[in-house]
Amino acid sequence: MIQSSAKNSGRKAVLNTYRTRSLLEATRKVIADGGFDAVTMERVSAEAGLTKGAVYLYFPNKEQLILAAVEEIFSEMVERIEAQVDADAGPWERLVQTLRAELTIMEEQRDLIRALLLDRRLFRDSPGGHQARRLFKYRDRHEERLKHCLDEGVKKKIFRTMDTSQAAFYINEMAVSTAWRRMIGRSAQPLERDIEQMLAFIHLLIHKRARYTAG
Amino acid sequence: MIQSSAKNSGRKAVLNTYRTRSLLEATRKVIADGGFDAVTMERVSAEAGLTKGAVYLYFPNKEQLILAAVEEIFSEMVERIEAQVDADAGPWERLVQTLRAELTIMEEQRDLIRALLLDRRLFRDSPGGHQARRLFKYRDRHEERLKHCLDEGVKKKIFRTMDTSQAAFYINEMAVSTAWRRMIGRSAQPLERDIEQMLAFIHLLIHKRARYTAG
Amino acid sequence: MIQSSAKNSGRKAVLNTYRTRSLLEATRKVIADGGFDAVTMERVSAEAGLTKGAVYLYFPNKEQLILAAVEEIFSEMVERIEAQVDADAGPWERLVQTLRAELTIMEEQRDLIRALLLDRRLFRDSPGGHQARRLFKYRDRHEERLKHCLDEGVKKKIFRTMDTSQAAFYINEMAVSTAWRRMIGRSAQPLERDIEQMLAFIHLLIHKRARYTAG
Amino acid sequence: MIQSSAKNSGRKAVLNTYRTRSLLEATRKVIADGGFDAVTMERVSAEAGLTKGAVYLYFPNKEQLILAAVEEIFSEMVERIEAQVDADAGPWERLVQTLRAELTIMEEQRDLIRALLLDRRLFRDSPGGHQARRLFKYRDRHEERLKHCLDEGVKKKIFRTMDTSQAAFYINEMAVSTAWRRMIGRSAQPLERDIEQMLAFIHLLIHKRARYTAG
DNA sequence: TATGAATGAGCTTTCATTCAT
DNA sequence: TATGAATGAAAGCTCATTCAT
Repeated sequence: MIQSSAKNSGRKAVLNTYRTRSLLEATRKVIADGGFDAVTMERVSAEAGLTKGAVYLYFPNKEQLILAAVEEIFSEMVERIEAQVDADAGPWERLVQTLRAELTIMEEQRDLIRALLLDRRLFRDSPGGHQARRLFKYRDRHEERLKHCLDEGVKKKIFRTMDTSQAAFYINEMAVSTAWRRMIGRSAQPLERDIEQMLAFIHLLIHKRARYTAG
Repeated sequence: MIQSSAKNSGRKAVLNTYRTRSLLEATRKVIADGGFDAVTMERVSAEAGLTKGAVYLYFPNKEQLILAAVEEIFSEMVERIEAQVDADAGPWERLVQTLRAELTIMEEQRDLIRALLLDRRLFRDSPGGHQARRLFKYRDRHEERLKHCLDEGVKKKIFRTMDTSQAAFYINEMAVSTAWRRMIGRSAQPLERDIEQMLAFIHLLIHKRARYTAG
Repeated sequence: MIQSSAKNSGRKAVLNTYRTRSLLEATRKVIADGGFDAVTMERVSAEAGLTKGAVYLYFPNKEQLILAAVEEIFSEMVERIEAQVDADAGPWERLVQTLRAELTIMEEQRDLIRALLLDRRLFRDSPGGHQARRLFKYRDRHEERLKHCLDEGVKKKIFRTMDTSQAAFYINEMAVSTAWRRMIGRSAQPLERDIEQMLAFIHLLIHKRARYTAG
Repeated sequence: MIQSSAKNSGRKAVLNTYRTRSLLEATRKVIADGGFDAVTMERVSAEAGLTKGAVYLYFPNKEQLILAAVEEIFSEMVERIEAQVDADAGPWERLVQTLRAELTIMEEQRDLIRALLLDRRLFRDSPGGHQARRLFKYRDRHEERLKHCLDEGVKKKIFRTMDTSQAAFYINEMAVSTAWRRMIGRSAQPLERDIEQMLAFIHLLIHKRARYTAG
């Protein structure tokens, strides 16, 4: 009896999770397809196979729906990037792995990322800034990772002395810029070449002497 | 009669120009005030002292109005930047002057630029890409300037050998990133410090040896 | 030329007034027909021969539309009542004329008044109380009139000494109650009889001695 | 088996009653809190510790739920009023006790009564008038009580000769008006003073001669 | 008996665009 | 050239009610 009851609430929880996931997925699809302005309760719900009203059973309003979807995107990205980095590798190698993963993953979800890069209004310093702060968390965590590599490299005298916090910011921005250039159709090269060129610049920026060689 | 007609068309042309300018100015103000979503024909026309309907005499639709306004912003920015660069100075100095001007001018129109950085949908690779292409023109011209400096520096053996086209892109992106970071409230320092730090990084990136010293 | 221009703006003003009136009329009709909950922008606009959107050219929102309509009803009622009172008559006669007018006019717009009596939420002491206050103005003015009669009667020693302010309130409430009873179908008598009976009570309440005789 | 079944249905009946009471209580609370418009199945059921769907096991629809809740309010009020009247007292005293109780009880449930006075749509002469009739029952019973007092007073030659039915109606309306005035914030005095002033008027209205003195 | 997910109809409001004047 | 009234197509959100479990 207890089991069946547990099963029951289990089923419900599962359904709930499924619907929530389903809606987030749908939202992502719509964002990728037409940007944030295309996100209509109508469209999202249709995409998820529900009616408008049903969405409100899972999210209190459109804003929260979008925020949750975007947060999920970021969180997933950060996790996937971290998963591709070999913790035992040296600082420069880890930096390279991180940036390579970042760009590869962005390329994988081209449309979605393009939409996010084209429309950054979610980062607006809204009143209270709750929303923006929630999203910056992921960026901060990512930059922190980069900073760790830099700090270690500096300590090991492989990298120059520098303000590693600033450097991490600029390095990440270079990665984002590289993606951005591709997304808006301003780079005809294969991703790999873009990555190599970017890494060459970053190498110049931080390394003490050695010339950069692909790898 | 002919004279009067000429006069008339002269007057008309003047009036036409005046109205157009007026509308673009108004559009800018509205964008600065509330971003692109705040741009309604109602608000713009009111700000310009006209009525909604009249806007359609000068622009075929909202999209073109916004595009023209943004184009004007960019064109003006590029011109103002160029005006602040001493053509006789050395390549590094010209680079510094350019970037300093870029960031200072952006800071001057903080609200407007924040809106443009938050919402870059105009750069979407629209069908035909007409729109985006019109805007890229200014960016390209600006990057071209940066590239000239770099090329000259390379030729004079002051700068390292490098893909100056790529470098110009990244350097400009670093400037934009610096502005962006300020606009979303992620930098508490005075602009001047942000500029100095950025220049230090760029110096590392391109110079052959000499350590960078502020100036 | 000036004339034609004057005519033009005149025409526009006239049209504006006409539409506004038209919408208020429509709102009244809908209220009379189905109470405040029946007031839908859709229904009102259709009744006025317009589309939903057009209503917003004349009223900023539904609340203001309703408020304006109700205010108009009250203002009109007060005016019409006052128009039916002979300023030269004695205080009791004026009182009688006032109450008779009040009830007759209410009866004339039976459905409308019923809706107002059934749903008095507009008088809710809303935050700020702006709305309620606007409406109480008319009631206050009406009670003031009644009070004047009472004061004069007291002064002339026709009426008893009393708190005339309170009395005015209760007397008006008796009139409203009389109407209310009719509207909810709890009085089968002709209006005239209801009025007479009410007046008899009021006579008892305020007169010094003389028995009341219909008049 | 039979016993257990009996027990079961006993339990069931008890549970049923409990749930019903619970829901009515919840409905009252919600009405008091935000008026009839605040009554949503969601809110009521949550307040009663149930889910939306369950409400339909005890009431066929929202209308009946509200009607039952309001009926209960009225029934309770009438009972409580009657409980506070000394059956052996004289007619005037009983009248005074009745009205005093009425107003005191209304004041006790200020929020609830305000909601009922602001929104009397339940008394609408609905098709068939079933609903209204159910509610009028309580009012009629209350007025009947008042009428009894009046009849007795007339018989004992303490009160004037009058249409006691009408008088009962008006007297009750005066009580309601007094409460109403307080609820919409148009009386700053303590309840006791309002009651005294009202009683003074009623005294004038019905008594043969004696001046009214508080009591 | 009880749940709560889902529906579907309805509501207010906004706005680009058109067009008679 | 200029007006501004009008349209019409959305969009976000709410809620009574139903129904499979």
